[in-house]
Amino acid sequence: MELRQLVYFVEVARLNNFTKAAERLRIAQPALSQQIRNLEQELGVKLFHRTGRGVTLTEAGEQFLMGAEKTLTEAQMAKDSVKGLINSPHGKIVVGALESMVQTRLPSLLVVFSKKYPGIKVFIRENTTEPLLEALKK
Amino acid sequence: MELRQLVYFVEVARLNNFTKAAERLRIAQPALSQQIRNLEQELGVKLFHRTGRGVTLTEAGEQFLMGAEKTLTEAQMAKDSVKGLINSPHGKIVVGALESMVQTRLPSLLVVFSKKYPGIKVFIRENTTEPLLEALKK
DNA sequence: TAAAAATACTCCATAGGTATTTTAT
DNA sequence: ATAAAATACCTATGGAGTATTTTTA
Repeated sequence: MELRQLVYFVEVARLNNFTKAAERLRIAQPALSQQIRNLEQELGVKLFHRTGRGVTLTEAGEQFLMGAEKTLTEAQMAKDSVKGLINSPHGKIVVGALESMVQTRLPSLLVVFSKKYPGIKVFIRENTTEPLLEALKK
Repeated sequence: MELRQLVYFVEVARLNNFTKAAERLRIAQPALSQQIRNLEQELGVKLFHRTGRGVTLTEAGEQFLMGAEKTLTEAQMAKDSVKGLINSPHGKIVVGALESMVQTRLPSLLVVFSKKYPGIKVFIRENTTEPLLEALKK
């Protein structure tokens, strides 16, 4: 069983017609028939009633359709989850700051920043000037 | 992206080693490398750090692993859902019965039956002897 | 230097195409 | 009679194999 077969199956189930589904999928009708046949063989059930004028889902087909759609959704989400990592900045930064800053301007800045970059975790290191400069050098 | 590639990916992620994963998958190591490479290309990210002594998941790899496993689980469930239909009896039956039976022995019998055959829906038609016999003939 | 992944190539299984026949309305 | 699926056969993409080289701990 492959995702390609699930895509094919869902399209046929949607249109109730191999010929039209094959068109939309940009493949030849016999190629589509073949793939559905392979899928039916692997599952051990008929997924469609062949009625001469199109097709209709069997009971097993109805059942499988739900699972097939869910699987495709999961696959798409898995893909998107890594794409998301590429395009949006992410990681962690440590902000060294004096106590005065931490108590005054910093909080509101961090709120704005966190909204703009939800993928970035911000840590605050509060200290005096000298230790902060040392830490920065390291 | 195909389910086969997800299976391969999950196995490599589990063993952190292409060679051992290829063995378990019963394919050659270069074939496995090729498939992972194709997958990485399609996703647009590296899934593994190649460290000379095995491999480790990248951040994107960690992210994708969760989605891949969920997708495979969904696919398996979709398969099982139709297999279930084959082996376990299912459908609906209508039981014609006299009022006396409905009030006495039938309820407890139905409880037992429903537990044994959860896939079968039972309907009761309560009536007198003659109409029930007529309905049965039809 | 040794274990492991990448490369280079070859081969073959199978996805997909074309032409035609069969089927059911 | 006709739209639609199945069948038969062919082609070609790409998955998988073998041999070898490259990499890095």
